[in-house]
Amino acid sequence: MTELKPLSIDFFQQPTLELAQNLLGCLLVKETEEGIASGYIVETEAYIGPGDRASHGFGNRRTKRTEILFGEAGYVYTFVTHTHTLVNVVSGPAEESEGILVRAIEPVEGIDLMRERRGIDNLRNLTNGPGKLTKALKIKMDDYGLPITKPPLYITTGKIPEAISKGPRVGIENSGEAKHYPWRFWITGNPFVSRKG
DNA sequence: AACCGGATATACT
DNA sequence: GTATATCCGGTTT
Repeated sequence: MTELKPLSIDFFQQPTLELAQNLLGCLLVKETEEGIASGYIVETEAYIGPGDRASHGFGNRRTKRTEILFGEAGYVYTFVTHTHTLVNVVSGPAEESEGILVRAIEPVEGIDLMRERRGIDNLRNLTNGPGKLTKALKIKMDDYGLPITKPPLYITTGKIPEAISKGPRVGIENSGEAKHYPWRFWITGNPFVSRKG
């Protein structure tokens, strides 16, 4: 095993659409008292505030909830929808609401812990969706606003994807034109993406 | 394919 | 205060 260090803050300062693709293959790590759980990021989506009706920061709407999106790149934006927590990485410069949703990971470390947290055995179903991976890694609203560059929640280099696919984002039916933007990226053929691509 | 759960935030009155 | 919407997932038809 090579020693893995968190990516530094400047990695997150590249343009959002590039960062969304460059995060594919990186390792997302969550440390807890129960142990470490991690996985390669295999699917992401970009949300670019001002002109993106699917983004919580659409039209530069700045609220308590979205405040972190307007901050500097490299911080964690968590929110809850229905019964699930979703995790984003803030990107773009300060004062601009841009972020990247982590939609799926490929389990690497702490797989038994993930199985326990998810209450299932099937490896393929542990982390192949944005609400699933947060439960497997125990990412919650507690993590809102943390830097993504140091424990307990951070991203390291991982493997280099062989090929990247892209397409429209998922679950944003009510977002006008924005629903067609090809801002979802995934590692081609990876079995842990949330939907086949 | 439908539907419903149940956290959080924001919009409406 | 009440109503409505949501970057979802599991269960039921």
